[in-house]
Amino acid sequence: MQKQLLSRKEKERSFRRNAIVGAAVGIFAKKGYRDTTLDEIAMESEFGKGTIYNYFKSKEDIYSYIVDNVSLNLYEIIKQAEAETKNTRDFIAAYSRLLINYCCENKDAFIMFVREAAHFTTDIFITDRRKLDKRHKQVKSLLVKKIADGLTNKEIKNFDPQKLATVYENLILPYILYLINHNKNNLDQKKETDFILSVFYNGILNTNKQVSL
Amino acid sequence: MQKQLLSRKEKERSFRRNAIVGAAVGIFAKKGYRDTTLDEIAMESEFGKGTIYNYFKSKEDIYSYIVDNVSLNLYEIIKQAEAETKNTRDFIAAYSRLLINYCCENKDAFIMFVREAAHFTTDIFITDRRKLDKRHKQVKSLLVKKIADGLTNKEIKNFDPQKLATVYENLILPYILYLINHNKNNLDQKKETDFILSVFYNGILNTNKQVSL
DNA sequence: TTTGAATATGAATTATCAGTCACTTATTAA
DNA sequence: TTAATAAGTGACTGATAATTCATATTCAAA
Repeated sequence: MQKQLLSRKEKERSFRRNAIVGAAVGIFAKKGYRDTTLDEIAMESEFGKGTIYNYFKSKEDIYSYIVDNVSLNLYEIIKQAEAETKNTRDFIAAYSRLLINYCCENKDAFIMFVREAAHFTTDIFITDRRKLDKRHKQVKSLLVKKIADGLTNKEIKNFDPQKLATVYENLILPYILYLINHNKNNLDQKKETDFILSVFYNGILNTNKQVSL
Repeated sequence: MQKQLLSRKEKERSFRRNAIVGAAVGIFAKKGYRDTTLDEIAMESEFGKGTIYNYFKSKEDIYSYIVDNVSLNLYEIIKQAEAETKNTRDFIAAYSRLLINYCCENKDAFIMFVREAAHFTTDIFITDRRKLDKRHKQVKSLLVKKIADGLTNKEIKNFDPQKLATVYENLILPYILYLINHNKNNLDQKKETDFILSVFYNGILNTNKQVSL
């Protein structure tokens, strides 16, 4: 029974921790780290301010926990896309689909992550940058590798894979952000995935009826 | 002589104002609004803290002034691109070129603008959002109009112009940001413009030697 | 010179919040 | 039932930083 008891306690503890995170993520996403106060998180999560400190050691700790979690999920997503596909084209399609799906399911956390990623090159360190950077490097290098593969077997035009990876990331992530911000509720994930892939693969020029310029 | 005197004074005043802005823009770009202190701006600009308040009514006022200025410049840039070109393809090329050039010349201010733009849909209002939003709408609608034109005369594939405009903005701005952050000094603007346009126009798939998938 | 208007200045004021802790309340094992 | 332990709480504390303002300085005109 000792085991059971501890287990239930732990579940409750974890439940409360999640409640705090759930309240925090919405406020952080809306207002950013600095403009979010612990009083707001306490208010929203319906705990006393002191209680929050029984679950997290600081405001920064809550923030880092969320961003770090997204970063881990994104790594798992690209690994999954790699596992389920053979060629580059399918890989990018699968990755895009999984990414859009995940981000739509975790809007606020994703917004926090993107904002944090925007600081990648500044001097602000809210979260542990080494951990984040390391994980982002893993994601990026897998993306580069798959694009380089596609280049080798002539799937893809002869561009620098590093640059293409950057363009892809800069194309898909802000577009997802835009979608999240503008289509609050009704979002056709498949249609959006197809659209963005079509642009990335084939561009926007009408090659069928090229007008004389 | 009265006229001359006032004029010189005004020039000096404007000169000092610019000195403050010049100091502030670097710090804001590096650390963001909340993490930049007035003491830092005073230190960097070599004015006393009180003096700053003779030129701007608040910290927020300095920040807004800079962001608003970029927003105005971007509007002028797209108007210029429209004026110098006839068809959509040339327009996008000219706009991209002017944009990359401007952003490279005004790195810190551009970084501030992008960060502020990322808040377009949040509740934080550092600058006067109505003014910024209005100007961004003007830029966006001109972009949409030009893309719609290209669609009409079959230059461009049959996609929703609104979406294409969004994709274009989300493609070019983060890429410029990436370039600024990674190529501190030596940046081949022409090469980068060509690259990003090539991807946007033609996509990444190798249509010559399509591999069987 | 003198003078007063404009400008500069940083110490003092004020506001805001993250984090603490003395106390209250809930839980549980005997 | 009770006593000991765990968990919750929000008024308080200390630090930080925006803004003010009384005083000092500069400068042009008389």
